[in-house]
Amino acid sequence: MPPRTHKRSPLAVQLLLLLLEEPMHAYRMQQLIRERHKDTVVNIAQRNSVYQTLDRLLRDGLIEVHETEQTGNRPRSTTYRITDEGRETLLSWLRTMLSTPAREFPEFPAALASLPALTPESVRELLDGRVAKLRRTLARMDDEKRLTDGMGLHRVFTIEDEYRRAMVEAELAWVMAVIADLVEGRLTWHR
Amino acid sequence: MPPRTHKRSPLAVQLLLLLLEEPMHAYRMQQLIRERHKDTVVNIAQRNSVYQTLDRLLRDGLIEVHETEQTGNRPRSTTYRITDEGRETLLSWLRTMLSTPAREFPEFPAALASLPALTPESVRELLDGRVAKLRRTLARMDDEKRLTDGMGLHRVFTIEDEYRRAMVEAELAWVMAVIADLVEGRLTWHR
DNA sequence: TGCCCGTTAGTCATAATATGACTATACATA
DNA sequence: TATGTATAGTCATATTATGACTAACGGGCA
Repeated sequence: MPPRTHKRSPLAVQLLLLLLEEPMHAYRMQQLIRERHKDTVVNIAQRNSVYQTLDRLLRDGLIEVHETEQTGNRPRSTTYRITDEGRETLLSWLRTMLSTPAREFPEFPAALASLPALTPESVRELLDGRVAKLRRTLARMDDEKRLTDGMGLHRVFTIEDEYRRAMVEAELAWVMAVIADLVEGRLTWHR
Repeated sequence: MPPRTHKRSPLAVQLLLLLLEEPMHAYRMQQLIRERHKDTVVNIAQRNSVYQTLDRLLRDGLIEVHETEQTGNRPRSTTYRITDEGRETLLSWLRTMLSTPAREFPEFPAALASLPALTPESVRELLDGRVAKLRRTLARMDDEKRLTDGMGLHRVFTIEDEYRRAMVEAELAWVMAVIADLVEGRLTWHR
């Protein structure tokens, strides 16, 4: 018996959000996600997940088939439409996602918990590499921002980029502080 | 054909790390993860994942069976041991996890990308709730730290907590700034 | 003394997500 | 005319998440 509360995921939210605008088919959703740079917040690198997630939303009644078109002789494409339950579920998901920090398990803290398995010297080198990559990420984000600013896009449509930038910056500052501790011997260990 | 490079995950890393100390069985790994508070960086709430991940590590030759004991008439338990390939793989995983930021997809940025579907007023209320929870999280983390400090545990064994605290603090500051923008009308939209 | 409950130790089954390989049409262009 | 690229999607497998279930042991209490 599947749980009454449908499972939420970043991708499911994004798909419902697009269908809130108008009915569309899977491939178009991928296009829009990429065009609007939302592929930084939902994973569509593996585009199959889009089809799988749509299947699930359909099965759970959050979306329904709008029509199945066959333009000319091109591969048939199914357009979907959001249902009332889908609308309600989306809003309920958004409310908890905004108000309640989720328990997530990113890689970096797990790696930090493993420092004793490495030497302080090698950790220092590895973190140097991370600092360089974080700096490049910040530069890329700033370039992007200059572009979207130039297009006059309203801030609310890129607010998640501001958040991600703040997090990258905080991580960078933290890593640099740890490197300083390593260099000056305030943090060390054997093995 | 499975890819040559075994798939890494926070849990797999943590399990190999424990087996680096000494051979042990699945349940003991869970106990140690909880005792050492590493259940903040790896997900063992669903303890079945431990068995599934061990199966995978075994199949991939990163660990091997040490012995199968049957103390008295209690349920048999299999103790595992890390292999040389496991040791190498662990170190290789840690190197990339420390030096290279991963592309991950947490919930909050995905929710932020959906703000246009809500009203500025409701967003403000929801983010107020988040601020309260983030504050409580910080307080809990600080309590924990006082405890471990009192136990004289070396800093390298809790460094991941420092990182997580820094991230929570950065998120809190960012959310509060956004709330201020909402309140003072610097960020608004229709619908 | 007998029973229940928590701890120890793990299995079975299903859902969801990640990942890669594959099919097939239409259109542009070298 | 051949070839690549964009469109639109399916099939298959691996991994992770989640919940239900089995079973033995030891301690406490009615």
